[in-house]
Amino acid sequence: MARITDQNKIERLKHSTMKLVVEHGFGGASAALIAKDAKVASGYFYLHYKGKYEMVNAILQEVYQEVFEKFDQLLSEASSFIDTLNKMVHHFVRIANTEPIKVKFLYVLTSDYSFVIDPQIREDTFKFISRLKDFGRSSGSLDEAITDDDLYLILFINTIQFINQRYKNNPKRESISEEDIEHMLYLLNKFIR
Amino acid sequence: MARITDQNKIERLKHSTMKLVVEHGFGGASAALIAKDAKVASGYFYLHYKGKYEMVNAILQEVYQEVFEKFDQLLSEASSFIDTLNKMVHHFVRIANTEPIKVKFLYVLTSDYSFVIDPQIREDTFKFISRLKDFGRSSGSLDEAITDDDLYLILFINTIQFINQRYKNNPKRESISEEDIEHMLYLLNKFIR
DNA sequence: TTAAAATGAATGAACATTCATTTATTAATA
DNA sequence: TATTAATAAATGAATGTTCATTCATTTTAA
Repeated sequence: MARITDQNKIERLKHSTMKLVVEHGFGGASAALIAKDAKVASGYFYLHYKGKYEMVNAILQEVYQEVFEKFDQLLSEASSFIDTLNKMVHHFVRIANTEPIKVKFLYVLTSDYSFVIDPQIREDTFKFISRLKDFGRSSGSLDEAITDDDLYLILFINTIQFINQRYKNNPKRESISEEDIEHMLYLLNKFIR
Repeated sequence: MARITDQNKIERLKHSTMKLVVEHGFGGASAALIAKDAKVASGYFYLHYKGKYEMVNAILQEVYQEVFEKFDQLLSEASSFIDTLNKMVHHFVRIANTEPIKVKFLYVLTSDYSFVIDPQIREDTFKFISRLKDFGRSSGSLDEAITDDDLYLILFINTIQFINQRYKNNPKRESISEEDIEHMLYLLNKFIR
């Protein structure tokens, strides 16, 4: 046998990728800059990924998975629809406060025509949204007029946009407060009625 | 005297810039590709702008101006707050249906950390938002808990996101229907209460 | 010892930007 | 009216840089 892949190196690579995609956009984040930032050889990531596009999509998949795994869990052990939404938003904000780069990364990539999100990710997301909608409907807590797309937009996109608006308004201290969460939930509750 | 600047050439350049920023993101839209797409010499836009960043910001300013000039007008001759919002959304959709590239361009650039929107544009936008909020408040049509940031997010960002979600779901026929508008307004009305 | 991990120099393509040259237009002149 | 001079618009070849990607070589740990 021989050496084992240095996982720390992979982690550095992932973090630098997110950082540079946020700072320069998907198209502006070059392999050279990412490698330099991660303190890794310039050709390093080709050993693990076919190219920049695949790497970014793999990282995105992990971030999505992290988010939706918890969401799935919250939904399966849910008491009420409203309570589930509350917990989802709290979870999202927790990620935002511990690893803001992840939420910025989602923000940048979800509003990009040049970057096509893996169809599997999209499918999983909308499967979840559909389950959530059914739960809301069956418990009479969700306005019948609200579609899957609406729910995705309001719950997922809006939350990402809200958090990033806070980041942009307040580049110094990036933490999202409990008051902010309350406010987000207040707005969210109006929507679902 | 000599030649006059060919305005058609400038228009082609602007259109190609929007198109390529949408297709490849701000960082991925190269000067070479833009010039080629516009059928203009590679060094052409340096005669009119200092560089890509300035050019994109100038075009963005024009798009914003077009939107907010109409919004200003609607607000100054407004009958009711709700009616004004309706007309604003209709105007936005009209732009989306005649020149979808403009709304896609806004979509791409408003969710980008690499591209810093001119402070003047931001200031003008929030001046307008503030006026609109005052109108809503004074006529008792706007929830007191809604801040300027909320209104910006809900009215402006949400509308852009909604329209682009339609584009992405339906890449063939890109038109936003009257039903879509009704639905958007339905959701909007819930927000402002 | 050995085999996989990791490196980084090397490649050619694409990049942003410059500017000497060419082209088109108008006003002055014949 | 036809010709020419003047001048600004527009071009695109040329520059040096950075890009994505490859792979022969070196490093490291089992």
